[in-house]
Amino acid sequence: MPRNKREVAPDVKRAEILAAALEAFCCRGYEGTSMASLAESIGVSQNTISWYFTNKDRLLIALVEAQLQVARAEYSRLQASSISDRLQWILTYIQGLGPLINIVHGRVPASQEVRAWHDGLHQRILIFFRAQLMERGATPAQADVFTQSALFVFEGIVTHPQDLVNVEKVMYFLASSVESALGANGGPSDDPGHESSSIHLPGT
Amino acid sequence: MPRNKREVAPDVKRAEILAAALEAFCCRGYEGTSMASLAESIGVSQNTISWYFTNKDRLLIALVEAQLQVARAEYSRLQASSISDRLQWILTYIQGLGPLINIVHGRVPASQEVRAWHDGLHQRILIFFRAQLMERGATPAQADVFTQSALFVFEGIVTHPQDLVNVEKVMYFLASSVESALGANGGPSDDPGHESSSIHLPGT
DNA sequence: ACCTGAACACCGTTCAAGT
DNA sequence: ACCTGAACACCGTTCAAGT
Repeated sequence: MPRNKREVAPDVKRAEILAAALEAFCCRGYEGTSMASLAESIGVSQNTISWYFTNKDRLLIALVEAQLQVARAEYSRLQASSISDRLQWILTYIQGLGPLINIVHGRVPASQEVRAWHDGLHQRILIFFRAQLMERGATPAQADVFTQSALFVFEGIVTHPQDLVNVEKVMYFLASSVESALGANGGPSDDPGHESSSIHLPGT
Repeated sequence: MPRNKREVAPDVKRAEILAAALEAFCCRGYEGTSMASLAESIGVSQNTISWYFTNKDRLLIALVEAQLQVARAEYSRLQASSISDRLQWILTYIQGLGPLINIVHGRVPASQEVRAWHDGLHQRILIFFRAQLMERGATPAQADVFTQSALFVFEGIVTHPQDLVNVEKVMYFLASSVESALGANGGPSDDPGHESSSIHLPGT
């Protein structure tokens, strides 16, 4: 009886590995779960995981990517919501993904593969937010500062889950600052050179 | 000729190890520097480091603690400066320590020893900032939100050094928000029993 | 108390071989 | 293409022994 014959479809096994890795990484951490124990928990050889994901860091990236795909689908349904509602959704969502994001951050200094992926994602989120804010009437300068501030705060939320009591206040502070600033604009400016933003900054 | 006789005073050797570890951790990262290579670079046995610092994580903690001591001495000379000047100092200082702080964050998920130390430090900084802000006339509620916001932003700065172009803007946004809010207070409140703060902090 | 050299258990990755 | 079992080089920590 050939033991190394495939009994399930490759993508099913791939999903199995991802599910087991998600569970393990979140419960026991990245360094806390060895490839050997992970393989054993699924019932495959250690090298099978290597075959599907090449190495541990790529397994991590694939894992987070899969989670992000689910999140994107959900977020796209909030197109019509207010900025604070969207911030609220992102807040809850980020908290759910917090442990995973933390693991990614933990690998950024050690693995340039993870770092490259993380930086790319970060950049994409930044551009996306910026575009959303400008659609809603923010000046370019406002959009820069607000997206950056929001991202920094999100980082803080993720890395310091113990401070969750303060999160709502900080978020409210941020959201109301942004919304009042946007309200004061009177409408989207079509004079990009004008310094109507209350924040005076060097040009981008 | 006895090779394991101590030639230099213990605290000198301790400092030697710390200096070599600082250099190595910053250049090659935490996981990138093995205890073996670190020991070799100093010219001692691998176990000598273990004897002084017990394990790698405690070595890291001792390292950061030493750097913090230097920073504290410098900061204490800024008592009379404005809030934005102090934020500016902290900004520059944090950027210098950035790589080290990143390493600490990277170890937080894996090592509960590092996590406990980090959380303690974080709490102390929070309480310290809060007190400083209230001395300058912030209400308890304001102090809570502002210190938390500032800490989140600092986290963001440290974890995303690639966004340094935007840092000054975000800092200015933060500092001016805080200062204008403080200016609007008219004076410090002397009613500590009032429940304007929803955060109950244990004393130091 | 301070330090060495050797051993230990473990890790992620790779290799040769099977189907 | 998919998968195994064994080997590989490395890691941080520990142990017995020296001074």
